Amino acid sequence: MADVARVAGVSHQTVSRVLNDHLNVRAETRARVLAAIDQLGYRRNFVARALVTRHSRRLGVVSFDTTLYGPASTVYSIEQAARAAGYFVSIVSLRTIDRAGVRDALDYLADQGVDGIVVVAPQRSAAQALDDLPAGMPVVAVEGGHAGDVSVVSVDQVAGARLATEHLLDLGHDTVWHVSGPSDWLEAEGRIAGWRDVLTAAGRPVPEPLNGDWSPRSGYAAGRRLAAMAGDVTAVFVANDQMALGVLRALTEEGVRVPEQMSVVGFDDIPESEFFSPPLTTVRQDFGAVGRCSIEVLLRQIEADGPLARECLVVPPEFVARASASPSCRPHGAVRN
Amino acid sequence: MADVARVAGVSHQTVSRVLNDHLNVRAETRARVLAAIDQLGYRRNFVARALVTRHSRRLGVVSFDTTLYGPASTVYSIEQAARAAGYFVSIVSLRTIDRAGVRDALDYLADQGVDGIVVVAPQRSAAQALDDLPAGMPVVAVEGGHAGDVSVVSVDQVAGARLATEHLLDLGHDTVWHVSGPSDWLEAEGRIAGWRDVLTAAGRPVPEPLNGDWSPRSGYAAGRRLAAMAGDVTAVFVANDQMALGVLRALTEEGVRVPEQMSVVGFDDIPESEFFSPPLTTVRQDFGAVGRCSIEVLLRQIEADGPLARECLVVPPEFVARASASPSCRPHGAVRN
DNA sequence: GGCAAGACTGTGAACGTTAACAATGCCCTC
DNA sequence: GAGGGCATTGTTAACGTTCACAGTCTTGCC
Repeated sequence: MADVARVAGVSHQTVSRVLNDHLNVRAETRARVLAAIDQLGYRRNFVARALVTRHSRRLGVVSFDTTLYGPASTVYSIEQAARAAGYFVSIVSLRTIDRAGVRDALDYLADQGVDGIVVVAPQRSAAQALDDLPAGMPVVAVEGGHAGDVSVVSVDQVAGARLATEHLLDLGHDTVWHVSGPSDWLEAEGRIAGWRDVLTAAGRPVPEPLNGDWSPRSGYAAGRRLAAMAGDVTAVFVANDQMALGVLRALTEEGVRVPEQMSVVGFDDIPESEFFSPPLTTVRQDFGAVGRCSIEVLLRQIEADGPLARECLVVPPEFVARASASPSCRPHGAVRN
Repeated sequence: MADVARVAGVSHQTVSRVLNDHLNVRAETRARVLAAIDQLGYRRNFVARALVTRHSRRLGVVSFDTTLYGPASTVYSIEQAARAAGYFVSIVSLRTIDRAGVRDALDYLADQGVDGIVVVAPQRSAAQALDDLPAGMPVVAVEGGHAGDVSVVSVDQVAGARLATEHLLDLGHDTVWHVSGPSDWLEAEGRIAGWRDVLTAAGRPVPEPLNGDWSPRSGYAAGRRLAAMAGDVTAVFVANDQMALGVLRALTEEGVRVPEQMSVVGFDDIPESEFFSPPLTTVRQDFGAVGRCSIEVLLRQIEADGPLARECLVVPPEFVARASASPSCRPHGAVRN
């Protein structure tokens, strides 16, 4: 910068002013400075800038297993939205989720000087870690439950599960079974709640959920158990599309036809779902909207530069009807008599 | 830091020495400093540190559509390896890939002061952008072709395609059709090359590849065309698992049984593949190894602090036999007579 | 007891930028 | 034509570290 100043015949401060679009720089001076910058190939040093302004224009993202479609999509849209707003994104992907791990990640990022943090915290234990935050650090939780005083952006899991369950009941099924996600996950919990609510409100029996861990393999295991009950079970709501794939596979292997003998509904709408056999009826989550909203909320907090009222944004899910769910083959009410 | 020094009754420099594990600090002094740090909750400022040392301990990653399984897994393992080595990772995900976009991303990251950059550049156009790098910036390309003088880490696509094609020939198929990835992608190109090599070497006819774009939808379109040729076509090598899913779907719809009437082999081994109907025979890419290797190479460059000989690491792929490929239903050579 | 060597600690100046304030020159008004 | 105000520029001091060097204190040896 000193070199630029010398070449342009001005002071370093004037160069700084040109760079920051300050008022009150004569057009001719500005041109001379810009020419010098161009000539010397000067690039301003963000680190020095961050030191004095106390703003790094970088955000942190803490996430869990960004290999999964949901977190990957969320992180992707967060990054896009952040960059569009002129911020960079530093990512910490946690292999295992526990309170200490999340807290460490938050501390690391705070040390690194990020201006704010988005925590993709879909587990109860991760959400708890938000109680002990680095002081004064703007934070937004994604899918993070509604405890504490951290702003939260999330998809309405309960509403999504309702859509799925209601659809199956509307098709004339007597009740709906459920293959759930791991119990520590808030999303799994929300989907169970929505499913249970609808069954209870309709006065239907509520079967014991089959536990899965989001993986196709666990869905496969659940599917085998369901296949053994084919005839008694005519409809299943599976907590995500990957497990639904495993369920479909197990049913196919056991000769249970979908949807004729058993209807299956998933959750997420991953790009593959449309091409399962049969194409999967599911509930779409708008991860793009979640990412964009979380950045909006976070930037508001950063720019306010002081504590702000906590915000809770909820993104509605969308039902996607395909071929894996059809009317019950039995007249309604014929079962369990 | 000045506060800590005051509380501990030493100079700021001694505090710095304690923080950096310098020799020649008396045990008692060190204890006093540590106590003061603890008492004040002092945290060292990475930005100031970066300014004077000229090392941010941050790496940049440029990638394309981190929603796809391959890039997502690669970026994940890069992040893990980097953090294990004490580095943070800033990510730039590109929506569209072109030379200018990659160059801009590299410039942004360089401005931001990263110590090195990993470019996940599976397209020809992205690889070309590596010709005009920010001067003196250590860079490693992942899946980036072997031009220029940038170090490259990649999975051996040609070998993987060979494994797939040879397997199908070994099963007695007369020839193997191919559903390819988008033409700009180096991976797509490598898979075509391996496939073509094996067919040519075996003296088999080389059918025109069907073009896809990695998506299940494009695989579905290709699958319908293949189904129309069932009888003539008995074996297909599909350039990734997602497209293979689309192919399977189309074949199922058209009543073509897999593998009895047509064998299908994919590429990638995504977690879902094992649960397709039928479970997909495929070629596994070890994305974890790719990520780890790329960080190793990059850190070597950074620590050498000067130009280093270019390295080209190749990670071998692994064949995974499942149920979607089986011996030809026709005696070998019975076709095209 | 003096002296050299090594252990330990402190002082001042960087690093490259922005903030705060001061200084200059010009125009306009009275 | 003197003075107030504004536009433009320069000067100095931060920001929070580490580096280079200069001390001071101990220890051991002659």
